[in-house]
Amino acid sequence: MTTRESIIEKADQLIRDKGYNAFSFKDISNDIGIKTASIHYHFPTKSNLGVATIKEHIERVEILKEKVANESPLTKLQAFLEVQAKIKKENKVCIVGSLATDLNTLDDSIKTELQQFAQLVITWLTGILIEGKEQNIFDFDMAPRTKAIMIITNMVAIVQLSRLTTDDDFELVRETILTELRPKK
Amino acid sequence: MTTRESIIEKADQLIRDKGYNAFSFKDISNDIGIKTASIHYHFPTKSNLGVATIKEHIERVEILKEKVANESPLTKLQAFLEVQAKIKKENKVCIVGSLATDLNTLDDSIKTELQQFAQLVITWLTGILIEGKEQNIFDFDMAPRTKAIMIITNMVAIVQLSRLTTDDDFELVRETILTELRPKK
DNA sequence: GTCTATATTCCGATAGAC
DNA sequence: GTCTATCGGAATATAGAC
Repeated sequence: MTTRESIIEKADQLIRDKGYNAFSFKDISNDIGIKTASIHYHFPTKSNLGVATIKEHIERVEILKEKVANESPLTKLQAFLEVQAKIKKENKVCIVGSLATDLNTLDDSIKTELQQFAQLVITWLTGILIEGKEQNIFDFDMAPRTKAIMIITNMVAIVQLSRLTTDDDFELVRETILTELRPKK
Repeated sequence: MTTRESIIEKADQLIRDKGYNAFSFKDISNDIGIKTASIHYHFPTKSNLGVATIKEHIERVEILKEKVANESPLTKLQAFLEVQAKIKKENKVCIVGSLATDLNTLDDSIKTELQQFAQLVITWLTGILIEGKEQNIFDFDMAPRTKAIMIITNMVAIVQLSRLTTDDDFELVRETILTELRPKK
């Protein structure tokens, strides 16, 4: 992994662990053994690093989409939910939730990139739901995009809320989402 | 309104607008015309102010609970949803979401208070749902607390996510929640 | 590319006058 | 209760040596 990649990875972890305004170049410096001035060589400003971190998420989703492209809608949905499960396992939150709560402190460049990431995820899940309904694997009444929004909001917030209740609430929500989509006999 | 109350109100707005780690005593100082040293007289530390802000939310929910105690479950639910609608109108986020994403940077005193607030809200909504189901005003299959978690996560995250998509998505989610609870004929 | 050194600004917090 | 003044520390960012 290049230094640049290490910086992005650490920034991502810090943003989703503590929040954008609570992490510093010094945190990254301590963790990966490089001085803060060297981080500025790769990313002149903190905003540059923020944008690069979101771009990394976009790329990862694109790769995951590609990877499951030929699988069943249920497998695709499970792959989607598994991303959040991994986040929960690390007791972090997703990048959308973390940055959305700090949105009014962020540069426009970060806002724009984050909007594109959110759009990508919504569109992907909407497609999965449409495909699943056509194949009678999923059953739901509302518009596919609406259902996608309902599921995404469940997942974005449960990683946050279960920090305050119990970790078990994450699995409760994941199972409920799957149960609700299952066709009634 | 006392100075102490003004400080709490402004802190609440700042936390839900920009996030806990992005607001400073100077922000409050500028907004309400009092020096930062004077804020420290009322709240020795930032954590003290954070705890007081959450306590204010707890009190407000208790008052709202009392106010609608004799209304129908549907009215109670609408009162609950209206709180979030007001948050959305101001383009802010709820205190639970805002502080949950910053949780690993907060003092234990704030964490504990926030946990109690989250518990209060979950318990309140669960009670509303139980009452509504008994009266055949609401229909849902899962456990009442689970349904409450599903609704709360929808609301907590849509005020965040609709900052990135469109404000209309808030009403979409609110209407969907109500539609889904309506008994099928 | 990475370093040392430093500029600049802002933060939470405290001492002490009024 | 509110003020002025200040401390100690941490943040982002830059200049310039290697």
